Amino acid sequence: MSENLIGYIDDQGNIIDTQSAGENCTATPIEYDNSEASLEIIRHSTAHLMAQAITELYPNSQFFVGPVVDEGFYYDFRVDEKIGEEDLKTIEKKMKELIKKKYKIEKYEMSKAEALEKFANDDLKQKVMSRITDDVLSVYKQGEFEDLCRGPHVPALRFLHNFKLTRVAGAYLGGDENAEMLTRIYGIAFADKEALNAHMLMLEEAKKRDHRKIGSEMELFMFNEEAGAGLPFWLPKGARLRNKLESILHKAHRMRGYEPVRGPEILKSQMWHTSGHFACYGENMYLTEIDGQEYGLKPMNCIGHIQIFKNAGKSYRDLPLRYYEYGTVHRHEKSGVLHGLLRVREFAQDDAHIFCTPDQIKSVILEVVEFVDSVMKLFNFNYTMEVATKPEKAIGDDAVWELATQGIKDALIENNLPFDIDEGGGAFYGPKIDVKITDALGRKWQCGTVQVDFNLPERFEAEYVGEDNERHNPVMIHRAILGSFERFIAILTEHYAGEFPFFLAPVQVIFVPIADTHVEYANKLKAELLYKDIDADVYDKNDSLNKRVRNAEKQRVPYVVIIGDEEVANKTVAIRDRRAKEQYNLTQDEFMVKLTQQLQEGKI
RNA sequence: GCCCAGAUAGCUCAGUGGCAGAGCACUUCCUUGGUAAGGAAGAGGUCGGCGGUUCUAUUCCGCUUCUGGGCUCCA
Repeated sequence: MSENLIGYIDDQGNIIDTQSAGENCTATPIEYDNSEASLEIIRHSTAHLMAQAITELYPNSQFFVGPVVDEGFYYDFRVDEKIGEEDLKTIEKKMKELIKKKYKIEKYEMSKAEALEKFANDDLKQKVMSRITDDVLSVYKQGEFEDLCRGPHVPALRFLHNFKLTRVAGAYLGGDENAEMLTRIYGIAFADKEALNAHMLMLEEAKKRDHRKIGSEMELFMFNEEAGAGLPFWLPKGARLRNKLESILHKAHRMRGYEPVRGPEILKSQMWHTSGHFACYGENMYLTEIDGQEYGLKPMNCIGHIQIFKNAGKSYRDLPLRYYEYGTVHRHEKSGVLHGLLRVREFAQDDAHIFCTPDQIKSVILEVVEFVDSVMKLFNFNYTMEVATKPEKAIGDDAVWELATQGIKDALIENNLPFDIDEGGGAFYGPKIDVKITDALGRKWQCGTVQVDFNLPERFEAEYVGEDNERHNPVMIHRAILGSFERFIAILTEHYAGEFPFFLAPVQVIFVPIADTHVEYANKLKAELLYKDIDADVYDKNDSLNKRVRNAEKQRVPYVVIIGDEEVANKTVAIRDRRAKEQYNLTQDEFMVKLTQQLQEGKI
């Protein structure tokens, strides 16, 4: 038996540890390394080692579950003492002490009845066992420490070296927010120090890209305690960026046959009763009273668009009719989930509603999917699609739901577009396609969504006159591509680490005049650029040239342009190209042509 | 909402039961410099807010607001 053997993996991908395998196991051996199977065993054992250390440090602690997760492992437990970040080091130290004792990890089995008896005075273990259907349970033992566990584990503690406890948090027992809150400690483990270090480095890189950090460095947005949580303020640089994104999309919508519209921010509550928002979404709505009438701040834009649709009689010849709005909505998100621009209480959706006939659904979905694809390509995002079906809280007949869900699936299948299913994840008024994008660090985000709705048009009696001269309810397709400007800009910021493509950068060009005598020429160039929709600033503060170049670079400006005697005399510019990381000179005209061309890259 | 940790100058952060600190940013002056920090001086704070303990609270205690890490992943 190899020194490095820690388990086996069978044809079905089941991991069998050495304690369970017996003498003549024929499954494929798992060596101690950074393979997926190996890491699963190592991390699970590290979770146990952590539990053992916690037991020694806090003798009255009781353990719930300690699984391996995408980002390492965790253990949930109940403990009288408060455990903070500081205590993680102490626990790590205790873990290292335990390793030195060279315990083997041993396994034994017992019947469920015996186990219930053995852990009779441990209510958390009782809860764990109540969820297990097997008749025979196993216990793993290392030194004095024993834990009910199905494995798999490494053969001995000597395999555990390269781990790090990363954070401590509260977690509801079983994820139920009405249940007791346990303490959870997260950790990560690898087979060697290099992999651990690489992982820690990746976490640091993610931290450097954090949109909250870059957002404040680049002066994109801010929050204000007195104004309230989750209510972002856009600073000039952030507003420039956002305006650029909005303009790109305005044109993209108009080119695809959408009409701009705009509904009110606040509507009488009766509207929300009719729509079903009150019943299905009421707890997230902000309400107020005006002249004895209750009003609700809109959490979605659909109601407004339906009223606009109903404003004048519609014919089947008008369909599909596409309305879009950068609709500002308010949603009462729980205070604990607010997170920078990623989760806020006021945000603007790039929202559109397409009214169509049932037999247009498929083509409308496909045209929206094409739109999504163009936007994702513009920002170099990979993405996947997920079809979400009827949730528990929903309005409308099952038959209608079935029809709409099948319509979505058919459209995707017929065009060979791959998708996953999210059972029960739909909106309360209809099934949907969710678009999940993958950013530069491989993280996934949900942004765009396409929802088919047979319910709201009927509830609001939105109608069109068909070819048969009869009145019909249109089908309504709700869709957003970015999702919201707030979230999407947060993701873009992290995706690009603040190095936005030229067509989005809040400052696209910054002129650095060497001396006062060069400011006039710089201002003239700046005005010309602004006229061409290119944001330029002149940086003529009384600082050294070096310092101004440094500050401009730190602001991640794509083009830093130095203007001195030579440039003024020859009508040229000396460019420091941050994205291409090179320096070169161009004539004034060449420069204008280059930038104008580059602006075209932002067209879709 | 719940658990844990925080909140000190515009920003990043030291510090203390008894005069409030640094660097950067800001203002003024000198410097007019050819590609990542030139020099000097100055100004800037109800130590998040309210209440309590105390001769004295930014510091200790309570509440509150805001921020951060978490709250699907099943022995």
